[in-house]
Amino acid sequence: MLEDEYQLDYFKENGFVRKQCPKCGKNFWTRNPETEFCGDPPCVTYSFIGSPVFKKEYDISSMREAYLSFFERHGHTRVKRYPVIARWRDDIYLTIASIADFQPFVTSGLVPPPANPLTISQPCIRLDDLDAVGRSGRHLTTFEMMAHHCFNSRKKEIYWKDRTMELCDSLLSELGLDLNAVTYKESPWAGGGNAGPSVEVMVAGLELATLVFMDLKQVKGGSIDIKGETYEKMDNYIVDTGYGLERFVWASKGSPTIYDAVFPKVVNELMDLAGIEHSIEDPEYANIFSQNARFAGVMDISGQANLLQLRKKVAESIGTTVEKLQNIMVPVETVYAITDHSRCLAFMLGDGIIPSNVKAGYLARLVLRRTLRMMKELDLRIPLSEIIEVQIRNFPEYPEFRERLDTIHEIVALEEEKYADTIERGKKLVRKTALHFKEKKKSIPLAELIQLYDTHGIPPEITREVAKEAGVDVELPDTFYSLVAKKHSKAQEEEQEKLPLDIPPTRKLYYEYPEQTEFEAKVLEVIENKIILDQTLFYPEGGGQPADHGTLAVNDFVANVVDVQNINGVIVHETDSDFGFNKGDTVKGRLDWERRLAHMRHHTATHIVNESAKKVLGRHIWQTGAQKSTDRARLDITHYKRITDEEFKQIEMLANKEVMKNLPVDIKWMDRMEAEKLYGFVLYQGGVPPGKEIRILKVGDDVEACGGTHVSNTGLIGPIKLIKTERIQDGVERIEFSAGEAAVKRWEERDDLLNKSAEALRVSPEQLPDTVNRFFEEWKDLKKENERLKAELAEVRVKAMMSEAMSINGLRVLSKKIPHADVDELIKAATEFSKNDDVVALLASDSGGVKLVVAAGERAQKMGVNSGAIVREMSKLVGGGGGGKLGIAQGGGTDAGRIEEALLRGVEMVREKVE
RNA sequence: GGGCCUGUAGAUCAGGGGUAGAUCGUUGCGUUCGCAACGCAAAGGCCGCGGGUUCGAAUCCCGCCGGGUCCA
Repeated sequence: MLEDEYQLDYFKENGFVRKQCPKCGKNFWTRNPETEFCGDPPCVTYSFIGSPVFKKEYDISSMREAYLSFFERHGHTRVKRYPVIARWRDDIYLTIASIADFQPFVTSGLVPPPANPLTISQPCIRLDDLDAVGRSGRHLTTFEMMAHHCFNSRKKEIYWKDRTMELCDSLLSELGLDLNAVTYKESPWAGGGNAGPSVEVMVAGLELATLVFMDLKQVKGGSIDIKGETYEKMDNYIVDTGYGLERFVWASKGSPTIYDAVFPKVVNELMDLAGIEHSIEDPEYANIFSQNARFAGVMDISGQANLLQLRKKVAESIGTTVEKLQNIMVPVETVYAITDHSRCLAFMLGDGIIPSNVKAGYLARLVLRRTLRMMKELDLRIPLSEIIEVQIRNFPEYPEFRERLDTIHEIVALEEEKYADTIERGKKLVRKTALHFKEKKKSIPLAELIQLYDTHGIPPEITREVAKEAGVDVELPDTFYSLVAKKHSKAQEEEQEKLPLDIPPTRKLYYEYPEQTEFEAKVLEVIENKIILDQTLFYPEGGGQPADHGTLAVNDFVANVVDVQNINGVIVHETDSDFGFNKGDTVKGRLDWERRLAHMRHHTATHIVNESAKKVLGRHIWQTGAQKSTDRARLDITHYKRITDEEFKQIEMLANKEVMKNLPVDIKWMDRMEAEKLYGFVLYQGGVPPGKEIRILKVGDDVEACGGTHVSNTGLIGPIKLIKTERIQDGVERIEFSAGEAAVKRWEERDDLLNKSAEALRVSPEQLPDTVNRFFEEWKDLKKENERLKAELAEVRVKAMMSEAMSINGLRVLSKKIPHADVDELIKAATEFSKNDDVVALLASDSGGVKLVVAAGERAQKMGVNSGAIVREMSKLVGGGGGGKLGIAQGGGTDAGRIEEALLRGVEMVREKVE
């Protein structure tokens, strides 16, 4: 379908030929007519290992510099990298490609790019192939995607395919590659709602780069069909290239694995620590790894079965057994993986991800725990944070990470501790589970394994190990993790509300006149009880700020506004009645100003509390959510431990100091790119607003993109009272607070509570803590004293009553009502009686209805006296129920008038049994 | 955002409608010149909090608070 797309002038003018690969059938372009295959594994295997393809060796930073400066020389502007956590996006957590930096607003044409054309080296994280990292020789979780991007529109084209190919050729040639060795493989690309032709740059079996020409967008019923989806041409068309920095370095060195090429220092250091001989200079040793990388390059090694296949092939080729190979490979592969993962963590934590059990934080924890597990396998007894520090010290080009070292150490140490706790707890649980199944002489079933992992986080490998020690087998299939994944059903997507009509965006008077409470407007549309105006003061729900309420009036008709929503720029007012408005009417709107003012106070206060929290707790604090109301607000922030009382007070004090400075609240609209350049992504605390222009709000040191309504000076907020902190998720703290009148009310409520409590105890509020303590202690003492006395009383009663026992067939049977005695007393007395093995005691009391207790001595039990059965029968008579064991039972009911009757029935039952 | 597990003595945990338990630790006594070990004994519990069901709730149900964990 896209065949024409690849017929480039550049190819024709430079003597390229188009060929079809006889193995995979794909088309490719090459300068060398002798080239037979497409150049992509599995059609070919790696040939660069041991024979580098460039004229000299590069390390990461020299290769990066070579690339960026090449494109600078060729008219591109160098752009700073973006964080690995994609804070400007709400659809992905991690930055997975350089183009992700410019989605969605630059690629859609809404916002101009920071430069055009531009070049960048963007660190990316992809966790899709975690299992292959370390083993395949080429997979990494973290890599830098070097790229040049060019954003064209129908009005203005910078350059397109020919120039892109030309640049690629010249870059490779400048690096010293023989251009005959390159094949450009045709490979249509589609992803994330876009598509286009693309070319894979293959050298010596390695895909060095992908050049994507994104010019299609997914449209229902579009004219172009790719893989079952339909697309249309876009007005903007984008050169989206991706050059793998690490692969370029690898190709320049020709080392057996990418890991040895990219971070030789860290690899060697870890090998030493793990006591592994690692000499890639040793030809025999190097051969094993290059064979492994070669074979791994052409096959899918996910899953144990596939891995075993790989091992077999490699073992065959070097003439050894799988077992011997395994012994050599596994520890080295583990070191590779640890090296990779620790670099990944350096980026994650360096860019401010807090490990957690949700969202991006979960991914950080996943990698972190994986790493700890592997370190344990190798018996590496150094803190993980030290390895991460080594990584960070190895990136002089990322000075921002070094500033965060202290926090990173603390976070990782805490995580290590937490994980150790989880495992320790887990092992105990496994032992218990194992014993349970051992008794049944069964192996631990899969369901149990999933349960252990799913709810307690115990990896199945550990379960197996611990169970083995207990002598129990475990069913552990290769596909374990995917089975777990399958168990969790997918969350369904939320559908966005759409307007059926084409209506221009509403003029937002609430931004223009933030202090105004009344306005006039024209009715543009009425849909049942929903009204759309040409302009409005009503703030629609958004940014955690609830919608304004108030009234809309035409002549004498007044309707209450109960909800306001912003649907793609059109403000929709929902009223409590659906008649009285017509298209073209002029309406008078009036805000519920008390409500709005409370919202404004809480909103501005939220910014202040957020900034105060950052100052007190550290710069790793990010807002993950916020909600305001008239009487309180809550702010969710990332933090790796609980906020202490001390910190709580400091945040509160700092926030109030900001209020008392009476700082102006500065609001202005700014160009998005300019604002990002000036302030960075800290702007996006409350989410990412759409559009070219964004509204920037400055309060003291806090700068955020914010669409909410605010007071004009911090002094207008009034007092801020922090109410409490709550840990809503691991790694996320929620701070609740009230501002303005609501804060004063909060204090009053507190005072009331305090005063009422103090009054109840007849003390002053100051004495309350001591007094409460004293009362509690005394209450405990009295309770104990009471227990003791009851026991004593029981003993006395028993002695006094023993003479009243009647004799039934050699048993002493005692039936007695003890007025006002509670259950405890009855039980104590009954137990005392039944210590004599020929005694049966039937006791009753009228406290709180009827209480019954029956106890029988051992000999009585042997003769057939069943306390439980007797109590059940007796209880029925008094309108209740009861039960218990042979020796002791209790019950009760509500009908105190029939106690005597019940006791008689009890005695009768004993008689029936023993006579 | 959606699940699941969990909260009992200072610590680790058992019990899972019918008198709150075990082990370690603590204290006292015995043994010892002293310590360890051992023997005997004791102290130590709002069974997370609040409601509900029940004659009766640590136990069952609901809500809240705390801890853990998996998935997206």
